[in-house]
Parts: sequence; C-alpha cells; structure tokens
Amino acid sequence: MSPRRTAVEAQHTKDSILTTALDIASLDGLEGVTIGRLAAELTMSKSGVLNHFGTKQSLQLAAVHWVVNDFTHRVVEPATRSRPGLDRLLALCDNWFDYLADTGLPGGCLLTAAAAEFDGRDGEVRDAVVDSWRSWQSHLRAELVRANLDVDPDQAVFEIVAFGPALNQALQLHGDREAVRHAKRAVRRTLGQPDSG
Amino acid sequence: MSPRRTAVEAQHTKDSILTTALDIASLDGLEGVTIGRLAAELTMSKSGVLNHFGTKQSLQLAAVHWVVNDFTHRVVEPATRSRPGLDRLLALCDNWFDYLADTGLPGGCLLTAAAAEFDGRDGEVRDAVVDSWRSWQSHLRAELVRANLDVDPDQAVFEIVAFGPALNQALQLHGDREAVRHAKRAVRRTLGQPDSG
DNA sequence: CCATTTAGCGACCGATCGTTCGGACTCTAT
DNA sequence: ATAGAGTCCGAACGATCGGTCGCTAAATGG
Repeated sequence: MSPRRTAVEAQHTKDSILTTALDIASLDGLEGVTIGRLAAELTMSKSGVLNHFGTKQSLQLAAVHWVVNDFTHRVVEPATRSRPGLDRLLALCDNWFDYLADTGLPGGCLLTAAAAEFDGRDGEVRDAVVDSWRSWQSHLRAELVRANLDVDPDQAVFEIVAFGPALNQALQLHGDREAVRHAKRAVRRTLGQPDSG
Repeated sequence: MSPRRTAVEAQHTKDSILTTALDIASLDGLEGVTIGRLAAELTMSKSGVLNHFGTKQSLQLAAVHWVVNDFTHRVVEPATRSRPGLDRLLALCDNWFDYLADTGLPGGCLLTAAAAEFDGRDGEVRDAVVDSWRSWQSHLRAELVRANLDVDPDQAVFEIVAFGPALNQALQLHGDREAVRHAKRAVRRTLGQPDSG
C-alpha cells in the first residue's frame, strides 16, 4: 500500500493534493492549507504530501497558478470568440461574474480571497497574487480602450474591477444569488450602455 | 514589575493589548492575532495577556467591536451634520473612503479584511462581521431611499458598497493613492450626479 | 488593620505547525 | 540481473499554538 507508484499514479497523487489544497484554501485561506490537514484528508503521511511540493510555500504558489490558469481557460479564452472592443469587454465581465458564481471550489474565488489575505504581507505568494490582478486589470483596460467609448479608462476600470470582489462578497458572505444580475447591470451602467440587448 | 497594578493601569494594559491586536489583525488577519505574539510584542506573559480576555475568540470579537465603534464615530456620526437624503449619503461615502485611506491601522480596514477572511467559516466572529456589514448596507440604503433619486435602490447599494472594498484593495495591494478620487467619482456616477460641486 | 480582590507571572499541558531523515519498496534503464 | 531513480512512510525535530493552574504581591473595601 505504501511503496512507489508508477509515474502516472504519482502524478495523480500530486493532482489530488493540489485539488484538496484548493478546496481548503477557498474556505480557510492559503494559510489554512496545512500539511497535516492535507495528509489527514488524503489519508497519507505528511512527508508523503510534502514530497511532491517540497515546501508549503511552493504548494501555495502552485495553487495560485492553477487558479490563474483555470481563470484564463474559463473567462479570458471564451471571450476571444466575441468581437474585440465592447462586445469582448462585456463578455469578459459576464464570464468573470459567472465564474465567481460557480468557481468549482466550495469557498468561492481563491484569488479574491488571497488578495485580501496577502495585502499586508511580503513574499512570493503576495507577488504572484498582485501580478495576476495587475494582469487582469490591464487586460480589461486594453479591451476598454479598444472599445473607444466616451469614458475615462482609469475610472471605468476602477469601477469594473470593483464589481468582482463585491459580487464575491455578496455571494460568500450574504448568500445573495441576485448579485450576479446586479454586477452585470453595473458594468453596463459604468460603460453607459443600455441595460439589455 | 509583575504584581497587580491599580485599576486604571490594568485598563491601560487591556487597551494596549487591544491596540496591538488591531495592528496585527489589520496586517495578518484576525487569525494572525496570536496570544504568544501579543505577549512578545508587549513583553508580558501569555497568561497575562489571556487574563484580560479569557479567550482568543473574545479578543477577536473585541477587536471587531472596537473597529465598528471607531467606524461609527468617524464615518456615520459626522455625516449627521449633512442634510438627510443625497447630501448625507454623499457625506457617508466620502467619509467612508477617507476612513479607508487612513484607518489608523498599518494594514488598512480590518472589517474589509475580516469579511474575506471569515466568509467561508462559521462562528461568532463571522456573525459579528456579517452583522456589521448588513447594518452598514441598510444604513446606506435608507439614506438612498430618503434621497428619492431615479435609481433602483438595490442596484445602487450594490454598486456603492462595491467601491469600498475596491478602494481598500487598490490602496493595500497596489498602493494606488488616486483610488480615493476614483471611488468618490464612482459614487456620483452611480447616483447620476454631476462630478464636482 | 485586615480580608478580599485581582493583575500578572512561570511552568506546564496536549496538539499542531513545517520540515528533515532514513528506510522500504517498486518501477525503469541498462 | 542489477543499479538507479523515485514514491511514500514512520519517526523525530524544535517551535508554536490556545489554554490551565497555582502563585505572588499590591491595591482596595470594610
């Protein structure tokens, strides 16, 4: 039951460690991801867990990178099917809000939680979180500029970026399922677009 | 150096424990408030610290209540000097954003951080955080209704409440000092008011 | 003046933290 | 057949966690 598994089985072990870590992190934060807790939930030894990532921090970084990748696949890539400019910008926001409403993790969006958790700290994890937010913000801004609307880009980006965390808080803290609709309407109001159509 | 102090000195000790706890919590979250860490920073024993609050959780609750009280004094009360309705609503928001830009704590707004930290948990601390947010939200909503503007109240409250955490994130994560201006403009845009005046 | 409170300490508890180490074991390449 | 690589375990490490207990000694109430 304990000795070496074949390479694909080892990869499966690593995947399930990461999956469990994501579940825990979404509920209790990235600092709540504990080697002992992972070991207990996976019914394996602490050293067995740590063997795959070497360090708690590199496991945290792996979790962040996994989420960024998932976000890209589910939010950014599908939006490329919409026409550049306003259409794509709205698609990006709608996909984002749909993603927040159903992240696949039990505790909501990990990056939103990590932003608040690490905003008072230093280190590689914080840097990774900051970078991912910066990149998302500049992605939105580029599409907004391309849309050539009659709005101040920095002002509009501030407002749009505000609605994501707000939606996450409404969902996770208050259980307000109507907030998705509010968020989508809010973006259209910010961009000066008619409400539906 | 160790025996009993007079009653006012004891109160001072309790205050300094709370103050230190607030500093730590604003940076590392309410779970980062550790009895040992408090004892070390105050150069006193762990049991001496715990003597004043009995439990870590009651210390966390005391921190939350202190912040709510401070918020009331610095944001809600001064706004009562403005005329009810639109004026007071704008004063509430402006005071809120000024407060976020200078909370007096090293890590920004504790309630914003706590909302994200505890949104996936149970218990008294989460309940206290949820209650304080609910109360703030309904306070804003009441003033908004009183202003009798041509906006959907629920929609407008969602948007306004979004700009606070967004401002906090801009300040704490990105160090963007211009965000205060963005937040104030955003509220006026949401309410359909001219930008300055 | 004396009995009662009480602030704060020091020692200690069991649990858990992240991490290291050595060994057992199986798969793979030679 | 054999050597190497790599997976996983079990034990142990020092540190820290929240919390309890008994004590000392000064301030306070009668």
